Amino acid sequence: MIANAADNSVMDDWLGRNLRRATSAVFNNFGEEFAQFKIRPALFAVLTLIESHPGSSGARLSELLEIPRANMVLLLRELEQRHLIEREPDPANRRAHIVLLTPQGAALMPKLHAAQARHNEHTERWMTPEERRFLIALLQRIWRRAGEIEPGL
Amino acid sequence: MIANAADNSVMDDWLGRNLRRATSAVFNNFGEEFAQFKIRPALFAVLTLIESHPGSSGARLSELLEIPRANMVLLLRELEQRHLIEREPDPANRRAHIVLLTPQGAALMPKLHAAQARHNEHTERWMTPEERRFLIALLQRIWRRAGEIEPGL
DNA sequence: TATTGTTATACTCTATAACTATA
DNA sequence: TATAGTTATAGAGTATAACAATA
Repeated sequence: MIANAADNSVMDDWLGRNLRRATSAVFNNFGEEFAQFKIRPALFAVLTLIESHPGSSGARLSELLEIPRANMVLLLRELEQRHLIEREPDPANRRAHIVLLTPQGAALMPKLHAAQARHNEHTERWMTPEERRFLIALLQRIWRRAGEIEPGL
Repeated sequence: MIANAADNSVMDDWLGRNLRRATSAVFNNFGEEFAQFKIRPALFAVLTLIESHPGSSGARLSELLEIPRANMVLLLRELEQRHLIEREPDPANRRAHIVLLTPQGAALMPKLHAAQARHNEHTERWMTPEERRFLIALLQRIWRRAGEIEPGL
């Protein structure tokens, strides 16, 4: 009865639970930092991708982000309605659109990158560069392994 | 144009994105391993909690799992309808219920723990014990820091 | 036949407000 | 006033099927 929420020591060793809670904590801080811009993680990823790959098609962007095309459509529509991106017909392929940042969108990017820097500072301040590299490397091994055939025993 | 999905090197350094993808990979494997039992991660956590804290109330379980009470209600209802748990009125507190595993639920637990062992083997086989400890410690620092007041600068 | 954009849909997780009965 | 269980609801993320226009 005196037990508190910290006595579930077994579950605190579960990798999946620790991953989920860490993800939630990081995304919550992202939300606080980006709330003033009404930009969610997925929107920031798409904007950053368009900034570094201007003129890509929606299908190409969905490949790069590794999300279904149908979901990219929703994100691009939202960004277009907010006048942060524009879609032009691609003269070389009349099925496709060319996606670009509007001047408004381009002007917003430096503010978003600054918010990201504050977000990183908040969530990573207590990590050494070595710890961060090690953490990222382990996380990448986890999700990259998942797409592979059964690893050799 | 020759670029593939692996050329988004900048985003591959984002902590939040790596956390989300690693979480997704681990939970996808969990889903494959537990599909035969139709048990999702949240259901497994609740069953494990009831096993280690038999007779707790729903409110107590939601505290231990750190999820809203309203969500615990849905999980307990599902488990009760599947005859894996039972809820009795608490004679000492007529607002509360006592939650227990049914014989069926208790009989299922060893199979679930075996599935968890296979799941862990699959997702952690390539990690050394030291790497795993370090990873868990870093993840816990991330979600524990999030609940704290602003750390001293 | 395959690709692009799109609509519709569905499922899960997470979170909050508000009600009731009990304390 | 506070707690336990509950209902209803809403938002976001994720995923698939299917269609029209185009290649």
